[in-house]
Amino acid sequence: MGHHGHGEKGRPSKKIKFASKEEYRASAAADDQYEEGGDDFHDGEREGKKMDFTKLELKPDHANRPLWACADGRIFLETFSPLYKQAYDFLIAIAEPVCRPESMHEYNLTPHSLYAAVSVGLETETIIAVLSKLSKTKLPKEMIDFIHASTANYGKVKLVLKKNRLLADDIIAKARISSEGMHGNDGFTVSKPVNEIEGGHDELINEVDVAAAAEEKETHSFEINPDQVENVKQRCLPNALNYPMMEEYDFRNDTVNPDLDMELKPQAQPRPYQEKSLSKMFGNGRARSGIIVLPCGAGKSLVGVSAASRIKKSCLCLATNAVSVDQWAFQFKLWSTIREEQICRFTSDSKERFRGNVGVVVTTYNMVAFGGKRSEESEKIIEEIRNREWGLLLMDEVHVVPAHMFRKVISITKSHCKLGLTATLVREDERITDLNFLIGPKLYEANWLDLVKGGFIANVQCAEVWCPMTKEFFAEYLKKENSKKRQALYVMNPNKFRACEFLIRFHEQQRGDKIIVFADNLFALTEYAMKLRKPMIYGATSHVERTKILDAFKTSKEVNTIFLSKVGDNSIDIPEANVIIQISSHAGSRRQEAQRLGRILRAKGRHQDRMAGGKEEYNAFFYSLVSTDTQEMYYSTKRQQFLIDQGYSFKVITSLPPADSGPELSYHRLDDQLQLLGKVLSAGDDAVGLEQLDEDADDVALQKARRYSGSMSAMSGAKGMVYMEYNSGKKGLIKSKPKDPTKRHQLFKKRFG
DNA sequence: AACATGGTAA
DNA sequence: GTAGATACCATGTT
Repeated sequence: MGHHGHGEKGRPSKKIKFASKEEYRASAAADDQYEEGGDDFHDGEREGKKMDFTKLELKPDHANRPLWACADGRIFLETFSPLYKQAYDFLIAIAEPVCRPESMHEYNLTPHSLYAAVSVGLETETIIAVLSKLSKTKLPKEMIDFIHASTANYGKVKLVLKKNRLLADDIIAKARISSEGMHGNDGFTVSKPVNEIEGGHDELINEVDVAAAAEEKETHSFEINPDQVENVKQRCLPNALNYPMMEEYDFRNDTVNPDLDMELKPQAQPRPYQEKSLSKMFGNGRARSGIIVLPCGAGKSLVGVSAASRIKKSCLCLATNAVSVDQWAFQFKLWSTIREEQICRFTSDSKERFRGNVGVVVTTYNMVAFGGKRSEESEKIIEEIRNREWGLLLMDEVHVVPAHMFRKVISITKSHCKLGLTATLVREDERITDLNFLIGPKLYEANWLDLVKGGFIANVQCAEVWCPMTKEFFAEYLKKENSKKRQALYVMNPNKFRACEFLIRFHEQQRGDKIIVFADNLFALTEYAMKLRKPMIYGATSHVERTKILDAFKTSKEVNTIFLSKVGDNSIDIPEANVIIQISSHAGSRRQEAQRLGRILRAKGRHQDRMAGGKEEYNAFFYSLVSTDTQEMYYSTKRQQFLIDQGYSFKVITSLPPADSGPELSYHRLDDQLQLLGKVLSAGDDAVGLEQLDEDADDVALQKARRYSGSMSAMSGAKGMVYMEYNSGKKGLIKSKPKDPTKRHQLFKKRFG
């Protein structure tokens, strides 16, 4: 078990990795030989050594139980257990999925995840009882305490919108305050009687107030300044006051706001997982605020329309761009019986007036948050949006909301219930957790592989194609300091081009597939597309041209491949392609990778017989072309992390194009390759222009260059490590981010130091 | 065409 | 080591 817990350079390693089921079982069996937990259970970690799992006390029938529960809040689930399905449904409700490969899932119990659990109606004792039943070992005391501490205060503070005024309402049922930790930080010193905090004051609710209210066992209502709601909610969250606010909308008893006459059409039949996510939202007859995570192509819009149809009040639907606005308006008309005049779009192009006293408005985050001067007509509509009391605020691509400008929409608009939808709840910054107080807890997250098994999304073969640099290109690559030129070189690597050309031919001719080629780099995009005589779309492509190309791609038998820049990531409605080839991408963006994969998940119906004969067949393909021994290797691994966390595995292909392919592919002759090299080099110069000048003499430039090469060598060290890890056959068991102990929640920190 | 904004970092 | 500045390509507004 070479990789079982040896941290590099004595760094504490808390990973558990098992290469196979057998190895994992062997380890479990080994654990069995030890007796008695003992007090020194966590000493290992405190002293910077690996976590010691050998002293967990196993229950006699542990083999029948699917869970491992660790004292630090992590939970491992064996997916081959007969109890997997029940255990999975339960875990997804109470814990955060970290990594879900084929045979073992890792989850993390966090204050937020437990908050989400109680907010969908699970009770503390139920959580502990079920966990305990499913666990192979006696539940660690730390975990039980943690669950108690995290769930105790839920529902004591309620946020309600009444007659356009926001009221915070603390309802104290049984006030059992764990005063420990409450007064731990002294961020607020002023103690104001609760009833004095009213609209207009911009003081935050503070911990003393809440605690006082709780101890008096009374119900207090006080108005909150709308500007401060965000802060108040944040203060109430588990990592601060630990009085998570409950936001539920009792829409059936809302007599103030008019009803909207809208039903789901009979042909709108939600699939089981869509039904399930809706049941999390409407579990107790009211509408809870929160987030639902479904992969692209799994039918997020039906979930959104269904939610609006149940609430039957005015609904404000926000999307990221105009294309998306059109799609949402279309989806509303497609799935529901809403009347034409009750739904309107509000974008720069179409300013449909809001008519009547109830309806659905679809617009963009930008329109609502826009701070500049508006046209007269816009001004009128936005006033209407600001002043109305919305039953539902439906937020598409909700992962964008934490951004500085976009989060304003939450306080600008007044809504009883907020539903966020996204496929990829990740950002490269840390602000994704802000959604917990901006909107609410994650109500449901689907497991991609389960949806694949159910036939709801395509079964994708993911592959990373390793293209060795040609001798000449690599020589130039090593010479260059400038990262832009280096990029130009490895993107334009002739071997990569040939691999791309080969794949396009193979899929067009052998399988009759529809192919999208993504290239972030505009230079590469144009070169590839021109050389291969394929249509391309990028930012500057006119609207008319775009529709023309997409139409041809959709209908014509002649046009089976299109080249797209980053525009394809968001604002293009892409037809039914089922193959993606990436030649260059945006650094380590996990979301871009996932989003691009999402473009082909919808592709079904072509190979419906794929399960025939018991052997599953791929009906979609996702290739990343990577020039070996360049920085691309590092970034591609990082990019893939999200998909790997979802359980996808990437196959490595090293021999493309096949050795026997010759002149039928481009750049067969060295002459052609050198000509391309010349083009790349001069184009690179054009692109960097001025920078090339100071590269020679200037002291500053030299310093810059030195610092740069220093960081590059650090990079190559990192690259080596990633490469090893990737290649050592533990696909899918790479843990995304080893949890930094300093970032652990205070409730755990207290116990682990 | 000019300006503001997002997300990511090569 | 990291926060801030900056660049890039995208979108949206007027």
